[in-house]
Amino acid sequence: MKKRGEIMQAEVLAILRRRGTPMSAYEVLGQLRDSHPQLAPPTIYRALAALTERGGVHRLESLNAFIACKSDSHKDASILSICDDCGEVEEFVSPDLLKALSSIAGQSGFAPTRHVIEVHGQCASCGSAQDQA
Amino acid sequence: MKKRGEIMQAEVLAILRRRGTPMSAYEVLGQLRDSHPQLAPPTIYRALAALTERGGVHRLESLNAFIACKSDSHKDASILSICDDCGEVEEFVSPDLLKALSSIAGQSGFAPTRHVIEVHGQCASCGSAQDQA
DNA sequence: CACGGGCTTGATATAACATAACAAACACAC
DNA sequence: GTGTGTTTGTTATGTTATATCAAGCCCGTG
Ligand SMILES: [Zn+2]
Ligand SMILES: [Zn+2]
Ligand SMILES: [Zn+2]
Ligand SMILES: [Zn+2]
Repeated sequence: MKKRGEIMQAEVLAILRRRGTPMSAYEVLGQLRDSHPQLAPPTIYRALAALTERGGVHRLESLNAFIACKSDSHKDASILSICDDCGEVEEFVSPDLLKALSSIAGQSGFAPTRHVIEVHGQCASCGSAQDQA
Repeated sequence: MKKRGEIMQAEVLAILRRRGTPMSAYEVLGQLRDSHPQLAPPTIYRALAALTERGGVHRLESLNAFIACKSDSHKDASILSICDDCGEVEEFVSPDLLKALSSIAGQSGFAPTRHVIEVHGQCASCGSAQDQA
């Protein structure tokens, strides 16, 4: 088979890209039910897992949510800044920081395989909006 | 009032410390039901929230689990390494890395308030155990 | 082409994680 | 001791995620 799954992944990715900000799996599911009323959670989770593995989508561990990659397929783990006011997410890549992090964790012989780096706070536009208030 | 909540927090902390590895809120609940059979989820979540805020407990965002702080109340966010084989967690503090991270995220005016840094992989002892296999 | 083994996908059900909302208990001021 | 605000307990429900099995497809064999 295989075809059906790829179509689903493409649809999920399109929805996440249209949105731009984080979506829960169930929000994606809600969107897709317009066109596929029978859709069940495992289908979405499978599509998200495949996309996440491949790098087209990132999972925000601290939000239990997903977002389309903004920089179109990088190799390294990304650094995600998350505005707690408006939900905007920015993505950064820093091999240096990743190396520093691996070396800290590696002090005691730990072998890293996956890095989760998420920074919560307030984005520039929410910050300036607040200044005016 | 206030008293009962503090007792609950102390019991939760004691359970987490005894275990040493990550526990879900419901695992803690299960333990506590031995002595307090009526206990409901919100009680545990309140105790965990208070402990987390105060720094005695850290939440592992990528596991939806909690662990007692190993280094007894530091101010900065910690770096947590998580062995995906045995569940062992180590905790590191690195103001330098935090500063680097804040400066990366701050490039576009973002103001960080909370850092989530979790590294998954294999700990030293699981790594050497695998070598022998 | 019919069949069967091995895989991918779909559907049902349920498990795991978390919080909203309200009721009861308590503390403290008066 | 009564009123008032706060903390805790309880019930119910909402949200996130996965186990499990059934159905469909692919493809090689005869
Ligand atoms: Zn990316
Ligand atoms: Zn914002
Ligand atoms: Zn700590
Ligand atoms: Zn290990």
